Amino acid sequence: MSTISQPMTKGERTRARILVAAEQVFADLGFHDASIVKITEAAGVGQGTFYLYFTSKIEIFDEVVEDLNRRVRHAMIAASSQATGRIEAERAGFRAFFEFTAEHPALYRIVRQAEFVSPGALRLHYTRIVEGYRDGLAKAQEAGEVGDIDPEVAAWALMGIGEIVGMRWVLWGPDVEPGGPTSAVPPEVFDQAMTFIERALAPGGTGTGRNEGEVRP
Amino acid sequence: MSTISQPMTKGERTRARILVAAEQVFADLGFHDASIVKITEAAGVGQGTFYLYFTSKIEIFDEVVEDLNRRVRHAMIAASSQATGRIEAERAGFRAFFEFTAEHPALYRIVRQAEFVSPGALRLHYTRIVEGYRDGLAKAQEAGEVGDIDPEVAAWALMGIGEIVGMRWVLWGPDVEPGGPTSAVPPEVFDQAMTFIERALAPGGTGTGRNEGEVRP
Amino acid sequence: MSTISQPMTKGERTRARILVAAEQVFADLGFHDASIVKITEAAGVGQGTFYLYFTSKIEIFDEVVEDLNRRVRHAMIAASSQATGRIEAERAGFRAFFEFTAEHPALYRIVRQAEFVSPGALRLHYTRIVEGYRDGLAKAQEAGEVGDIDPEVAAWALMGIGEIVGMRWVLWGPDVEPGGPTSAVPPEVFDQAMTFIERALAPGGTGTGRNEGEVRP
Amino acid sequence: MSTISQPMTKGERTRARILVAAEQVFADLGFHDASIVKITEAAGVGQGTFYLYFTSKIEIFDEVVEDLNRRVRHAMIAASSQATGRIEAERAGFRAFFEFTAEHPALYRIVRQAEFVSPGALRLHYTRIVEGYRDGLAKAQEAGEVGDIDPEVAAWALMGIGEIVGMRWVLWGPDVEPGGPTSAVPPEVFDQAMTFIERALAPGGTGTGRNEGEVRP
DNA sequence: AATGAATGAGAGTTCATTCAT
DNA sequence: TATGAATGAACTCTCATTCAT
Repeated sequence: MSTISQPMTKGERTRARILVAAEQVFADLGFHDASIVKITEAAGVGQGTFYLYFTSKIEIFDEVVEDLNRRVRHAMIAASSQATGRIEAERAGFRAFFEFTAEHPALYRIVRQAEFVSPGALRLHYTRIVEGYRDGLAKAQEAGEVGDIDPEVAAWALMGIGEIVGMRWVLWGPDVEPGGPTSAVPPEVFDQAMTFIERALAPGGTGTGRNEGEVRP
Repeated sequence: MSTISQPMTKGERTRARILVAAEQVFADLGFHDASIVKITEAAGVGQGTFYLYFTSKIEIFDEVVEDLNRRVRHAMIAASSQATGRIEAERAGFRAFFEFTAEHPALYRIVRQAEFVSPGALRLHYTRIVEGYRDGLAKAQEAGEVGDIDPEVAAWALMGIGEIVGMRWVLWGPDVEPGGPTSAVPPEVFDQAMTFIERALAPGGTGTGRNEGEVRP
Repeated sequence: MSTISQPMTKGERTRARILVAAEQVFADLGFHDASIVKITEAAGVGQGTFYLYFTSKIEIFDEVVEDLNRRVRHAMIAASSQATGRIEAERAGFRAFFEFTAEHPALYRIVRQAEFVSPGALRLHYTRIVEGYRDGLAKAQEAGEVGDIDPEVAAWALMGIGEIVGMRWVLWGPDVEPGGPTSAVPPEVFDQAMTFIERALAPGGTGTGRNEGEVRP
Repeated sequence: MSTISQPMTKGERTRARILVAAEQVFADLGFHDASIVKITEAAGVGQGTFYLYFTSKIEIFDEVVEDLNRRVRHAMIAASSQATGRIEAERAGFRAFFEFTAEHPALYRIVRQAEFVSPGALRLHYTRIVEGYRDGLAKAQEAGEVGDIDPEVAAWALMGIGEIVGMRWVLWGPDVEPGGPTSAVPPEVFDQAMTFIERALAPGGTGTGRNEGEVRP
């Protein structure tokens, strides 16, 4: 699990600086208003230097998306693996997701742009996270901890909940004021969202769930 | 309930043609790659004509978003109101949502762009739909048909599920191939998603769900 | 001298309204920022109506210039002809010039634009006024009231003085503040300008004037 | 007095080329008909290059006006300072003014546009030249070489004479034919104009001039 | 490895003019 | 006589990308 980090060469450091600057500029301005000039200025390098390390604006965008994706999954896995019990792991992973996005609002803002900029990057991003959910759910299901539901669909549902709640509470803040400051998901919202999810996944239901709720004397 | 539609004047017809063309072009190309030239060509009018009816590219974008929002909510309400029983109404509304987006993939593609293009339009879109969910859930809760959960959070969860499932199955099609043709949500996916939702909302659980899951004697 | 004015037809009234509106809009906005739409709106007529009476934007500009020129010359002649004595007539004419431009700052603003818009109109404007000066000076010279100087050159000098003093004090106001309100030429400035002119024109000098001033023991 | 001129960098040369081209194009076509495309074509550079050195069309216009103003004042001061005697200096300065405008008809054509394009530049241009006249007149007055007249008003009168005579004879040529070739002010016209001015400024008259003129016993 | 001057296609927008009504 | 919807050429300005240094 541990990676031995070699000392970076000068070139690698320059490249890394550009990548970090790009994430920031993309997050602040969006893909289209982020210009190469702004990115290179933020990175403190010359314009031409950009093309020494990246072949195009789209390429660096893809790389930023990939980098964010890697980091959010890492955070989720790390949080999950420290928890005891599957449900706890699930909660921890979800919380890590929100925390990550609260610290890196770029995630939402960048990802949502990707639809037209780089559909492939967008799909890869979602698919990778969903695969994590799906595999976890499938395992939990085998252990009887999750009810009878298609793990794929359930995993996408989780993804959707995570994304929209993040957008609503992290990006928009407590009030739906445009340009409001980003903040964390309030604890009571997090709890309610988890309740929603846990009820949906709770074992015991084998039918549609529609009638079940009512038949529980 | 029926509205008498006056015959359109020539100007109104031109305006409508531009609006329809814009929806199509925005959906195909995204906001930034959609140019006024492309929109007016698609509408079969001159460039200058555009500015007779809209003051800017962003204005027509807002109007397209608003128009789609009005139509999707109309479709959902219409479907809901024909159903018997609250749960049926809920299912019907959700199905209408997917059907609408299958026929108007523009909805997703356009709305997701709005984050940077017109944040106000984006929020209005989500908020309006969520308000519909929330009010319906609150009413159902009073009637004892929905469990003890914050209707606001639950409504956003529904919105997230609807959006991501729509994106995944309507826009991407059965396979996650970029550029694949849009299609409807497969029935089994729809059923699974509804099961997920209905379990989450089912009455009977008054706790967090967390403890319930653990109470497996 | 008196013209019997026929009652205007409806068309003539419309035309006149457009002309008045054009003078105002040209004066406020300049030739290029004055659009046909703005002129017709100010006149309270439709866009197309404009082309019923004028063939182009330049044509109406020429007509506005010609109209102003006619009116300023009329005012100058009227003032001159009421004065007793040539010098008094000259002063009265000059004063009328400043008064007209104080009331119609459009004169300056429009005329100075004409250089590129309609050189012919510009030359006609200056030439007509200068001819008036020149003929008056020539007559006064014959009467021994004006010194030995070429009336043509002197007339142009008068024109230049009138224009620049008008620009400086009428358009810019007492202080050289951009956008200051137009005002009349202050009496002391008018007196000084007239003194300048009257000394220049005073009879008695037959040489260059250069030495004369000094040789007057 | 001599300035060591550093060799220009490549960028400075490009900028200078654009500035020269702009002066020419503005002079030929006027501000509004001068497009960035025409300017950059005349300069032999790409369109985008323009915006590397100037932020807008109006900015380069201001710079052209300022540049011309600096050069004409320089020419006038240089000519004046080589003359012996105040009156000679005055004549030399005026002659330099006409010579400059004969060689750079752009001066008139550009300056007269500025009223609507850049009022600030226009005022600066006139004010700077007038200040030179005024200070010279005030000094000459103290030395008893100029009569009792407000130097400010007299300076503006000189400015007006210089401008209109320049326009009439330099821009329009000997005949008042539109589009005629520019030429120098004919010597006899120059002499007459100087006579006019020198009489106006000659010492000896302390009254208004009005009474003097009348005192012809 | 690094630079930044240079490019030109393409963007959104304006407006004098026409013409069917 | 009067209208105003429609046009499209032309405008100013931006920016991803190249390349000589």
